[in-house]
Amino acid sequence: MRLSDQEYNRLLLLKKLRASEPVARTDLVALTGLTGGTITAITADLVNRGIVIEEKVASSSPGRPRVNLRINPSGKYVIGTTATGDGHVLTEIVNLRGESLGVSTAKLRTATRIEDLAGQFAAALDNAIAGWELRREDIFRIGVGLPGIVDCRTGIVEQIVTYEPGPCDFGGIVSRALGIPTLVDNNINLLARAEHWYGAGAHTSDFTLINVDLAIGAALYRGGQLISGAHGIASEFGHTKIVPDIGRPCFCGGRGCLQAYCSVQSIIEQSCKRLGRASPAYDGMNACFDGLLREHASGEIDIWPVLEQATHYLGIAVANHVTMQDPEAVIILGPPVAKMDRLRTTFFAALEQNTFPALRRRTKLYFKFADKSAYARGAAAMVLEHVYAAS
Amino acid sequence: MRLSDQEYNRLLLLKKLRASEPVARTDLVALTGLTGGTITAITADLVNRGIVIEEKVASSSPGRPRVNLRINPSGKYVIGTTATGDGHVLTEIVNLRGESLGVSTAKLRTATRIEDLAGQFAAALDNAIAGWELRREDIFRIGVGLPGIVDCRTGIVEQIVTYEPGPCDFGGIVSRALGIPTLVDNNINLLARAEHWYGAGAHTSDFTLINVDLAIGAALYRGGQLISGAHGIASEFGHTKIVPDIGRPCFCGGRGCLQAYCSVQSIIEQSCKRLGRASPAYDGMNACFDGLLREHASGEIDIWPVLEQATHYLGIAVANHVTMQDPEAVIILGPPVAKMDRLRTTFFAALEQNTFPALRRRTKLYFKFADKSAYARGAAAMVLEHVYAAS
DNA sequence: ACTAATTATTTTAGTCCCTAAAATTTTAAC
DNA sequence: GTTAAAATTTTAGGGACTAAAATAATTAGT
Repeated sequence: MRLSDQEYNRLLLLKKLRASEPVARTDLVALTGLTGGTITAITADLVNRGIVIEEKVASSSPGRPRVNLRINPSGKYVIGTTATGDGHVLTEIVNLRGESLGVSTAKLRTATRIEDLAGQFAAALDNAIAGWELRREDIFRIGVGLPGIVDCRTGIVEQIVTYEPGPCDFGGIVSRALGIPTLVDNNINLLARAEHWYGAGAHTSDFTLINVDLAIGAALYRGGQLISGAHGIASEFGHTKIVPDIGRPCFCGGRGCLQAYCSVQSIIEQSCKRLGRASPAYDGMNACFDGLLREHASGEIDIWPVLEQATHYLGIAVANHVTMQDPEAVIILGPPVAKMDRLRTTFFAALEQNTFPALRRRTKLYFKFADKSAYARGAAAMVLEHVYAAS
Repeated sequence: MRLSDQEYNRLLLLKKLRASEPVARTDLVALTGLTGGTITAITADLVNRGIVIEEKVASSSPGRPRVNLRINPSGKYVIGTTATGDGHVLTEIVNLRGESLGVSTAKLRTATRIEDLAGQFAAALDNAIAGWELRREDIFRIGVGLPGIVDCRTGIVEQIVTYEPGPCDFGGIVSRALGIPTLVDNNINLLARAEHWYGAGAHTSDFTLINVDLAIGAALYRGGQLISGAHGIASEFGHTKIVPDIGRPCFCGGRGCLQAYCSVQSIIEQSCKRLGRASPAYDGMNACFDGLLREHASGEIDIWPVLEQATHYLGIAVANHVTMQDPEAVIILGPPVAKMDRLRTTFFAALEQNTFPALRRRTKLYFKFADKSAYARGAAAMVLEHVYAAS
């Protein structure tokens, strides 16, 4: 849905405020292009709602002193919750500035129905809230991130891998169970929202986020809005084919998916095969990967060929994306590439060689380590975006 | 630039009017969701400007008869002009309904400066106008399509292959030479605009257009607006890598570009090599291709392997695009795939096999033959879009 | 021919959200 | 205290929309 001019302006103001806080109304005039009167009206509403607080500033120059505005760090808490790759629910409480105030983890029972998963989320949330000794009223919103196809406007989940297909009113189930308004989105979208609102590239409104974890996911911000495609299917970057026809088979049934070379799971599988070891069970993946990297670093084993091939293909895939889409920036989250200089070299060589010449070196690239709190920050970002947004 | 609510509503109304013409104001109320008063105001302006005309309808039912509205078929002419792949300027006059009223072609001299090219365009336009015995006042706008990097808001050209890099105020040069306001855009963007305003998928506002010609180009409509990337570089679909590292070399300097397999030029080169013939000169390409297809159809030669490989890779590239972007529709223009059933089968097999399962068969696909008038229709579409649009 | 019914369009009054500019507030410096 | 300066708020006004009343233009019935 298109935002009305009013919604657009309010969201613009909130984003500028968040990105430059603490900031006075005068600055917001310059930052947003709106006039003082409008700033007064919109900020009055935000202060009223408790989303923004005023903060007196001691002034040293003549003139009425500025009143700084900040996102309220204590009044409105958001609980962000996600399913991790290895079968846990990660629950974290943050304020609207994205600062963590507590974390809690619970194990997920295997289930086949999404409704059941929603129930487990509700239980985990209930426990976490009890553990933090919070009253329901202190919690402004709950934000859930799921590895599947979600309509973030309705909170309805269409599909999650290994579960029976939906639709399932996930948001409704959690919300009713706890009596707290709940928003739901794809988990990679949450990471992108976190970057957009709280990241170093906070000023970027046209970027692609790529998350390299056990699986590979991507999300697209364009014109300051998350886009999710005609069928709501978040960009399945990991299943674009990088070695068509003859490549490694992927669990999606295809061959030569980027995922099959470059996801942490695939790197583990390839490494284990190379070393003649058995692949670990699903919930031992993360530990196994850390172990492999340690052994590799100490020289006990050599998995350079696997890491380099993964990185090389990631570079090509990003090059293809840049060539087709010309985003302002690409943010890559995940351990393998970010960690080692040698892999960075490999990545940039592949990127440069395979990007359309006119676009080479023009796209901004950021590497970041994965950070578990990012999901909760993304939840807070989603809440802020929903203060006004139509979508 | 974001459209204001007003611009958005006016453009919405114009698009709905165009897509359903002839149409009465009452229908526009339903089509746009605006109220009658607003429709009256906006259409009054359009009629005033001569873009829309009223048309009495004899009614057979009780009640005040509806007054149909149409895009003016005769008052406002647009000249669309493009450089064809084989070194000609194609100039065509159309009305705002996209109907052709005359065509003219001129040969281009080789040049190295874009300013020189602009001069040749101006001369060709001047000749064409004289030939059609038109007065300058009859021509509403000129629309130019160029195979390069163009900022359609300013008419400034940054880059055209084989020419010295810009910037060059192409629009300004043509406009001053002829005394007629001139808009400039990338030529594939014009094809996309033509589809959006006049195509069978006219109701689609989120689609990708892929043009398979001597070269391969693409354009992206999202949310009813053409998007052109952070650096204005129209989607270089043809230079995404389909056989990375080991594929055929491409003129861009890379290897394994889709272009190197699937563009008409590459199909010719591969076919000639296979047949032990010499490749034709650049301006004989189109004729050569027609010849090859004829010989192939009659059984004199067999270029199935080349055609099938090209089609197979096109299918994979489209699958990757769909997997990453989830567009509502993909429109493919160009002779090879569209023409032969056997190739369609090949294409759909590759598409289906390489699309992320949840997206299979959900994206609408249209094949169309290339049509030279499409550029001029695109020019008319650009003019309509600029009646209100900020970009 | 006249009236009633019906439908399309236009007009009117009012609202919302913005801008521009004047007014007010609050401070430092003298 | 008074003045100058800067930040913020208030006020007046405008543009574009909506809702609803008014008007226009027709057919059908008598």
